[in-house]
Amino acid sequence: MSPTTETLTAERILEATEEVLRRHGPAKATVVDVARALGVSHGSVYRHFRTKAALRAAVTKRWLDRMFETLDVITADESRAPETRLRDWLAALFEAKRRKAGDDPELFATYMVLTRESSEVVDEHLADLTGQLTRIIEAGVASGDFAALDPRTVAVAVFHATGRFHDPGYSRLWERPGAREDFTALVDLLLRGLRAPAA
Amino acid sequence: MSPTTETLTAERILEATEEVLRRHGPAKATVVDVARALGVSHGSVYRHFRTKAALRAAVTKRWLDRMFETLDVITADESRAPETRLRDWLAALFEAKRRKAGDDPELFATYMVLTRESSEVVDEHLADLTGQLTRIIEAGVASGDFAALDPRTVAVAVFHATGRFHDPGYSRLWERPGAREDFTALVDLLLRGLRAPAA
DNA sequence: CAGCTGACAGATTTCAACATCTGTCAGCTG
DNA sequence: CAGCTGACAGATGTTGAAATCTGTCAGCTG
Repeated sequence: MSPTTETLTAERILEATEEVLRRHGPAKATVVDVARALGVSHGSVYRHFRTKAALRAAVTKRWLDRMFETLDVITADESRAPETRLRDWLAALFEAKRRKAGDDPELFATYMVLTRESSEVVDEHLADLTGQLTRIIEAGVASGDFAALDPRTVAVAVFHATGRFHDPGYSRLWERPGAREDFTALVDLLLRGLRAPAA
Repeated sequence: MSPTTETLTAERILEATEEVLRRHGPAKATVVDVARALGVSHGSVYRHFRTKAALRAAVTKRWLDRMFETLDVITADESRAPETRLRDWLAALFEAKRRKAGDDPELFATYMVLTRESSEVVDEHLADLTGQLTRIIEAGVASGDFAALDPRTVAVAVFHATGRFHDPGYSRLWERPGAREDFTALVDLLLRGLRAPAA
């Protein structure tokens, strides 16, 4: 590694910040640490990000965007039945959050800090996710698989209903024994509610 | 008031503790404060409650039991349709928690402390509530209004699904503009899922 | 002269001495 | 002698001074 040879870009700063966060956690990670990791003065970091909060938000945004991409693959696969897509989408969301919480506890903690600050980045992420849900439900309404309810309203309701399995505040419950069964039971009930009355 | 004339009972200690908690909040309230309020030494309080945590738990239990009683009236009213009872029960739960969070912020904060400690008192409370839900759903299954699903499983699913509207972790969202509509949309969806397919 | 540096003011965090609290218990009191 | 007291040890919380951090900016450098 030759950190001082390349020009300092926002991208390189984000990379370094993620590393520092992973090592120290959101409570201990400082802008000075990030600058040290890059071999520059902390003033240079402030040239690319106006505040520490903005830097933290940018790291989290990247991290959430990667999750969004994963789920978008399921959302966009119009070859499969809406019901299957919805099931898979919810399961993938649960699984993704669960893995993040386990594999990257410090970055996950950063995300939780942002959630509590009710940051714009998290609000956007949640809007993006309900947007994907809305698309799947629209497809189901169009195909006649789902009842003719307002897709956006139902999407929000489904998202709220499954909060226990994607909201970071519940992360400590995700590794408990019955979690998977509870999740399935809940999704089954929601799908019963979504399905159109017998053809 | 003549606090030193009556004998010291668990009940009187709980009363005083509730008052101290209301005034100082869970972070500042001490056993010494409670003893002072009663005009006794703190050693006497330990005669009735083995630890501070036990005292806090007992106060919260009383508080939660009152909520349980309120909801039990709805649960037990077998003259009304299961669907109506379920709607009213969920609305009453939401309303009760919302009022507690607003009117008694310090006692509510105490309850949140216990929730985070995942205390036995809270676990019991949650079990009691899902028990009530189970009874209502059993009634609905028996009357043919609800589909023949396992009542306990469905009760747990409904309880999890509505967490956003009764879990203290979400209390800061309960006074937001759209909360009531979001709640109604969610309950509507759940009831669609519960209803038996057309007679 | 664009981009970086490093000194700086004010905000925040750390740390250690000090104060208060929790939980126990021997002995006092009614 | 049942029930209460108050002194006590160890745990926890408070406080304020010192250290560190955030965010700015005048000036250096390639």
